[in-house]
Amino acid sequence: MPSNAIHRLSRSLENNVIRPPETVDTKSRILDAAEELFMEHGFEATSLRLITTAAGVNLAAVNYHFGSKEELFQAVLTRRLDPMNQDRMRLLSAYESVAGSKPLTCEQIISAMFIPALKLARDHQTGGKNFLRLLGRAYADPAPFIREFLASQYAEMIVRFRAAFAGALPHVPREELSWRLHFVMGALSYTLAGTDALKMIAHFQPGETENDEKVLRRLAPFLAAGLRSPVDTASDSHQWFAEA
Amino acid sequence: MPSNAIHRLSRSLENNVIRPPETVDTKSRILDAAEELFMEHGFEATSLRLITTAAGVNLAAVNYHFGSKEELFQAVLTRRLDPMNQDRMRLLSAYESVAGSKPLTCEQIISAMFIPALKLARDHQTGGKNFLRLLGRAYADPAPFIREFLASQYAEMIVRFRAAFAGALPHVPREELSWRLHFVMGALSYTLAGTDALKMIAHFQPGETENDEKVLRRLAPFLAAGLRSPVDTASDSHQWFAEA
DNA sequence: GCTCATTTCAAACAAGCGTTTGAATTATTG
DNA sequence: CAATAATTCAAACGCTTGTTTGAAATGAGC
Repeated sequence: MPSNAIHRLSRSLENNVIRPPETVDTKSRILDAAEELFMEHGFEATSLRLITTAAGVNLAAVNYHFGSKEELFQAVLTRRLDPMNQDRMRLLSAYESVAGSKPLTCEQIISAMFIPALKLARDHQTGGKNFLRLLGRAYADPAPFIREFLASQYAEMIVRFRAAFAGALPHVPREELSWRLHFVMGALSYTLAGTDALKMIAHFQPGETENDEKVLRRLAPFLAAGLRSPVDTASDSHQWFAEA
Repeated sequence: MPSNAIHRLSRSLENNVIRPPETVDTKSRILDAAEELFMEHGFEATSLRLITTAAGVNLAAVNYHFGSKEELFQAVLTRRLDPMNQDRMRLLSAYESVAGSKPLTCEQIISAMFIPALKLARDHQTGGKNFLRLLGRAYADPAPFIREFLASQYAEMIVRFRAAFAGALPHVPREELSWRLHFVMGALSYTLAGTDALKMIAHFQPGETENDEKVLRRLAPFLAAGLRSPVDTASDSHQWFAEA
C-alpha cells in the first residue's frame, strides 16, 4: 500500500485530467456518490455500505482510499469548497485592485462571495447543486470534526471579507459588523441548503422553479440593505421589544 | 399498558403542575436529558443509552413512554415549540386588534415572531436556550420525519405571518415576499443554532458573552431593513453580477 | 389487604455500523 | 516475461444501535 500523502498527491494530479464518464476512477466515484448521499441523508445516517453500493465499488475501498468515513466527508467538502473559496478571494482582490485606495461597495463584496457560489450552482456536470446543499447542511451539523474542519477552511476567507466589509461600512462598529456578517452567512447557507424547507413558506407552483442565479439575485439586495441599516446608537432602546 | 393517546392526555395534564426538582417524573427527565443531548450531538449521533443514562432512568423507558426514538424527538420539539408558536399568533392578533383596519408595521410583525422566542431564551429554568439551539439545528436536518414534522408545526403560523407581512409590505410582490421570508427564517435559525459557528466570524473576547436577547435585538433591525429594501423592477438588471 | 393496572428493570434480540484482514486481481516497472 | 507495487474483493471482526420481552416492583381503588 502507498503512503497516504504520496498517494493523495499523485491522485490529485490525475484528477485534473478530463475523463470519459465510463472510466472515472474509484476515488471519484466514491466522492460523487458520497456527495449526493450525504446531502440527502446527512453524515451520521449515511452508511458506507450505502455509498459504496451506489458507487459500484467494494466496501473496503473507502477506508483504502480515504482512511475513514470522516476523512471521506472532509474530502467531499474540500474538493469543491477549497477552489470556491479561493475564487472568492481572487475576485475580491480583483475588485480591490480596480478600486485602488478607495473602499469597495457592499454590492461588490457580496458579489465576490456569491459569484463563485453561482458558478458552482450553474455547473450541472459537476453536481454543484448537490454540493451547495450539502455545504449548507454541514454548517448546522453539531459534529465537532465538521465544525472544526469548516472553521479551518473558512478562516482565511473570513479575515479577508471582514476587512473588506469594515472598509465598506465605516459607520458600523466592529462588534455589530461581526453579527451582521453572521446573519449574512446564515441567510446564505440556509438558502443554499434550502429546497425542502422552502415548502414551509412559499407558494411556488411546480412550473415556476427558479434557478439558483435568480434566487441569489433576490438574496443579495436583501442582505445589502440589512448590512447598511443604521446602527442603533441608544444601546438600551426599547422601540422594538417594549410591550408584550 | 395504557393506550398511548389516553396516557399522553393524562400526562400532559399532570405536567402542568409545578413539582419540586427531585420528584420530576420519568417522562420529563427523559425529555430534559434528550433536549440537551440532541442539541449537543444531533439526532442520529445521540443514542438512547446516552439519554437514559443521563436521565437516570431505564433504557426501556423511552420506548415505553414515547414509543420510539423518533417520537421522543418530536415530543422534545413539541413541548416548547407548540406553546411558542401559539404565543406568536396570539401576539400578532393582539397587534392587529389594536391597529384595527390599518396594516401592521414590519417592526410589529417581527416583534410578534421574536418576543416569544426571547421569552424562551430568557427562561433559564426551563432550559429554553438549549431548546432554541436544538430547534435551529432541526431546521437544517435532512431527516424526512423531522422536516415533515416541522412543516406541520409551522404551517398555521406561516400562513398568518405571510398575510401580515403582505399587508405591511404592499410594494413587495407575492413571490418576492416568499423569498424574503425565507431569508428571514434562514438568518433566524442559523443564529439560534449558532454558538459554535460564531467562532468562524467573530472576534469576541470570552468575557463579552452576549445573551440571546441582545443578539436578537441586533438581528431584528437587520432583517427589517432587508424586508423593506426596494424591489428590483428591471427583471434582468445587471448591476450586480455583470462582471466576473 | 387484595387486586389489578401502571411503571420499572435487567437481559436479550436481530440488525447495522465502521473497520480490518489476507488473499486474489490488476497495473506498472525493470 | 518476471517482479513488484497498487488496487480490488469477500469475509469477518468487534461493537453499538433501537427495540422487545417477561418478570419484578410500585401505586391506586375497593
